[in-house]
Amino acid sequence: MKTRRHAKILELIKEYDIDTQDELLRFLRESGFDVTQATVSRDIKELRLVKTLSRTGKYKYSTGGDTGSNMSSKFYSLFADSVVSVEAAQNIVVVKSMTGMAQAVCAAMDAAYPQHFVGTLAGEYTFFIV
Amino acid sequence: MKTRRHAKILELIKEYDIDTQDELLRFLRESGFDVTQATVSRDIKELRLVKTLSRTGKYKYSTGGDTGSNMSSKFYSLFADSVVSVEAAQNIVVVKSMTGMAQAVCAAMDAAYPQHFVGTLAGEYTFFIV
DNA sequence: CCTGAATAAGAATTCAAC
DNA sequence: GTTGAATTCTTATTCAGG
Repeated sequence: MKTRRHAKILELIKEYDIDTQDELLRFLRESGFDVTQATVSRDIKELRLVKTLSRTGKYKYSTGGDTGSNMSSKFYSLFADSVVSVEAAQNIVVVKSMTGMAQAVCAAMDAAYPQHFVGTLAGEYTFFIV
Repeated sequence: MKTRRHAKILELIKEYDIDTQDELLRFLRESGFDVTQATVSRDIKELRLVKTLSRTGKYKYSTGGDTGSNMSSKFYSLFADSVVSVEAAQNIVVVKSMTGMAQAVCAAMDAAYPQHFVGTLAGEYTFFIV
């Protein structure tokens, strides 16, 4: 259950500006995780989350380090440089990258086109790694 | 005076493992900055410091920039929790994730199994996103 | 503005229990 | 190994005052 909760926490702090453990706790409970603040505190420690300042000057839990936009631009240029071709047929998108770049491309797609990469399609997603 | 104090704080947290504002306060006083915890709290906010985990598993104040190990653990637990199935046939590996998790899974695979994900196969890599 | 004193608010840990 | 209840510890803020 713990891993599942951890995943949910990461989801939640990504989606909302959560500035206290109690607030996170409330969201977790809405999601069916019936735990207490003590557990949330431990989860935060294990996930190495930090309380930073959001752009509005409010505190907010987030994953450490990168501000995202930083990452995003970094990978964006990587993406542009390492993709060989992009093709679409029906509901399938095929992205070919240069050797050794697949991992970076994957992250780049997330950074550059999150809505296409994961957000807008229905059903399961499948990765084929050939 | 505030600027000097800020500079000193950055120096101190770089040099020592400081895990509470009170401890930082003590160091500051030794350095001739006679302030209180309230001020330290404000300084930390202005400097955007965060309380992270040091390598020893203790909390520690530090400047934001973490590198990857953070990402890695973040995605690792996500991976563990959002993958529905993993199958292998011939030279094809199929990873199915829960809806909305594909992006995270992708990064998790990089974090957890970089060698399988990108490093060991020859030729081009192809992502199919269905 | 910047700060301290006091307080409220928040978070980590202890102690048991499972 | 994981958790909750209660506690202690820590930190943010309020409310003056400089």
